[in-house]
This record gives sequence, C-alpha cells and structure tokens, in this order.
Amino acid sequence: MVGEKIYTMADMLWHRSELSAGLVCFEPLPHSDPTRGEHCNLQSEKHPFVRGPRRYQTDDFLYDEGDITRHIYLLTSGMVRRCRVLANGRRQILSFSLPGDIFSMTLHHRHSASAEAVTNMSVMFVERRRLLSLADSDSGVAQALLEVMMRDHDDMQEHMLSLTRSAESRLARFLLRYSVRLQCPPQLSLPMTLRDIADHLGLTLETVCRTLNGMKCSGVIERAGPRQISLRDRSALECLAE
Amino acid sequence: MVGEKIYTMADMLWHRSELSAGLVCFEPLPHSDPTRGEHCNLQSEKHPFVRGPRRYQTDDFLYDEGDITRHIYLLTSGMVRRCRVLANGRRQILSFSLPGDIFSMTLHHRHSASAEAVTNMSVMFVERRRLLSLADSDSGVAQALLEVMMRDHDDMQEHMLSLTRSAESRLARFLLRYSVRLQCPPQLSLPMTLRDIADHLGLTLETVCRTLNGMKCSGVIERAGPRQISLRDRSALECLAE
DNA sequence: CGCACCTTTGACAGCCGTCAACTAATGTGG
DNA sequence: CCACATTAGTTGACGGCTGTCAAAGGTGCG
Repeated sequence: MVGEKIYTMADMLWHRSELSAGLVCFEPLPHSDPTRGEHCNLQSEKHPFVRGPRRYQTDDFLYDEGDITRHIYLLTSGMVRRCRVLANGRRQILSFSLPGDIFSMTLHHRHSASAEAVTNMSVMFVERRRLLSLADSDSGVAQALLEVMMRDHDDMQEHMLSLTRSAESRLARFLLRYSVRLQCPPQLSLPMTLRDIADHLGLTLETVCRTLNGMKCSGVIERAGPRQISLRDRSALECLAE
Repeated sequence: MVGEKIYTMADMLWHRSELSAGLVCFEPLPHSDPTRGEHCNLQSEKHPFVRGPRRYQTDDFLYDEGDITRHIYLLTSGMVRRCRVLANGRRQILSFSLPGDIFSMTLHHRHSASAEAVTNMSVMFVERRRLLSLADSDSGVAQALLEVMMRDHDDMQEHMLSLTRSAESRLARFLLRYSVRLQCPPQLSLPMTLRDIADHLGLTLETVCRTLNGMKCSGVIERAGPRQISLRDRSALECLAE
C-alpha cells in the first residue's frame, strides 16, 4: 500500500516489478553507493517502451523546454538539473535529481523546463503514454506512480518554503537536505557549480559564495575546496535553517 | 486515461464514481458558479469513509500543523489556506484552495502545515488509509489520485518559480493565476487579506499594498476596494509576470 | 460610539543584486 | 613545458528593492 516503506523511485519500480506487470527490473541501491545504477538491468525485450540506460556527458541536454513530453525518466547514475530560462536571461533550477529519482512526470503536453546533465550520467526512459495507460489498467503501477508524485510533492513543498528565507537559511536547508538525500555522509562533494546552487535557491553566485564563507568563518561548516563541504556542526546548521 | 480532460478534483471524483466503486457522487460545477458545492450529494451510507459536507467559519482550523493525517479533503465551497508558522513568527501560506480542489494529500504521517478557513466554507473528507487502500485495488481511483497529484505538482512548480522574482512579478503572476482558476472573470474579488497574499508570496503586506497601488497608477489594474481588483490590461500584466 | 482589524503611507535601514577586478583551476596548442 | 584561453570562484564597492517600524486612515461590528 502507498506509503509503506518504498523510499525511492527506483525502489518503487523494483517493488512494482514483483507485484505487477514487471515494468522494470531494477536492483535498488542506496544513493551513497557509487556504483548505484550500474547494476540496472532493465528487461527491454519484454517491455519495449522502457529503454536505456542511455549515457550523457556533462552539460548535455536530455530535452529542452517546450519539447513534447514523450518520456518519463529514471536516473540511474550521475546528476540532472531541470532548468527554466526567463525572458530577462536569469535561469531557475527547479530540482537536482539523484540516482533513483524519477523526473518529468507532468500532465502537460510539453516540458515546462529543460533537463541537463550536471555530471556524466545515465538514465532509463519510459514511454509516457504507455506508462500512463499501463497505470490505467494496473493499479499497482498507478499506485506506485502516485507514491512518486506524493514524495515529489512533499519535497517540492519543502523547497518552496526555503525560497522566502534569508540566503543563510536557504543554504543551510539546501546543505542539510542534500546531506539527507545522500544518507547523511560526514562530507559533501557537490557536483554542481555555485552558480547552479544560486539558480536553484534564487540567489546570485556571489551571495552563495559569501554566505558559504560566512558559515565557514562561524565554524558551522568546513570547506576543503569550493565544493568540498563538511557539515561541522549539524545542529547549528539546523538552527540557521529554521 | 490520465490527462484526458478531467479538470478538477471534483470532476475526478465524480468521474471515478461512474467508473469505479462509486466513491462519491458529486456533480461538478465551474469554480465561478457561486452555488458550487451546494449540490454536493455524497453517498455517505454506502461509503462510510467519505463524510461531510462539514461547515467551518472564517478562521476556523480544519487541522493543525503536526496533527495526524487521517483525512484527505475535498473543498466544496469557500476558501482554505494551508499555513506553516516559522520559529521567527513569520507565516508562510503554501496554497489557497478553491471549491473542487483536494488538499492534504501527503505521504507523511503528520500534517506539515495547518489548514484554516479563509471564508466560511464546507468540505468533504475521506479517510486517508481507506482511500489509499482503495487505490491499491482500484486502478481507477489510483489513476484519478495520480492525476490530482500531477496537477498539484505542476501548479506548485509554477508557484515556486514565482518566489524568486520581484514583488511586482509575483503579484502579477498571482493575479493572473487566480483569475484563470476562476475561469478568467473580468473582475476579481479576493477573499483573502493582503496579509494572506503577502504570506503566500513571501512578501510583507506593506510591499503588497505598495505594489498593487503601483500597478493601479500605471493603469494595469483597477481597484474598487482593497480587494476588488479588475485586470485592466491583461497583456501588460503578463509582461510584468515574465 | 468605540473597538477591532485591515489597509495605506512615510521614513529608514539592511540584505542582497549588480558591476568590476582579481585569483585559481583546467585545458589546449605550440 | 609554457603561453594563452576559458571557466569557476572570490572579494570589494555601491545601490536598490523590500523589510521594519511607526502612525494615520478606513471599515465593520458589537
């Protein structure tokens, strides 16, 4: 039943593969496992509307804003950002996806944002119409997709609540959230640039840089490199995140 | 199939009622119809986990932040706001719900925000566990809920994209969006206070007031009263919204 | 009438965006 | 191996948008 203990989209599809039509066969691994996604073993012969994994290089486009929404994507390795570019030239990053995440689930006929490779990455894709019509007949699939959407919904809501806060609070929340997604390792190695982070949080890269240095000076975090961050004082960080 | 032409949650439940277990029997009406929701006719005897409509007065709480998520709500008349209060005392309004909207669909065991009556209103509620387990066996219900979540997801994403913009852009987008939800009437009569709007858009009520007056001075909108707004120049408004 | 509450308007300050210059890291070709 | 280009990150100066504080209308309701 929905909400039982299926924690990632990959888990879900995998779970579903046992109960329902065997949509995909995917061995779930924790995000922190660097080989995650490599073990992906989709039965493309049996389900020709599930394809991949396909590889992309850093900064490649998976699709562009305005493209027809033909597929739904399951990231198996690397990182993806979903972007929208405004008339004034500013870019907004709606989300960063990690292995196991599904993205591009929408009702719209066209993508409202592009998807780009933050790092080298690989992805499975599923034909949208077929998946939705499968969900029509197979309640297991529909329920699994429902769970994905609910999780995504909850996540996005939290992010929304970040965007009205101070730069320091936004960054603290971002770091904590990212750490949790990676199963709370002591150190974070951010694959995206400061500019990416800024565009995700509605800040400028200068503000991100300054704020990170501020947090370093106050001893909340350490910075080995620009994007090598260790959360030195998690409770202080949670305090800033409030 | 998902995405076909089911436009509101009420439509969906109504649609479902024909195809699946007859979850509720609800006659869908456009948002702009002031009697919407009054025609609600739930078969509570047949489906004891669907209850209502229950009435609330302005500023009543439907539930509080931290309460157990026992129900999912279908608004049948009036308006609801979902709020979270921060440690510093500031309030954030995540969404305003209109008749036909469903809210409180989450995976979490407890509500992450409270729900309060903006106006006198009435609501149907459905036992969450039973609805989800019904979705488990009935793909029609699961698919209908999936569609609700996808629509909500798309909406929330648009709102997220508002929050990093200027006060003028946020307000323009808010007015346009609200107008669309009401089927684009020439005039808007906002039921929520300026303070509510401010807390929804991540602004202060002073900024909302000043910005609205600025838009009035430049002739984009007219204001009969503080909350009686007519969109005088929609294309100019869309330009501000960019 | 008087008391809430909502809205309006003004003065002022601060956070953060903008612009600019500089450093560091990486890659490319000679 | 070095010169050079390119991109990412850092730091400083400055200004504007918007938050904060304060006080004065409005409006509705008891």
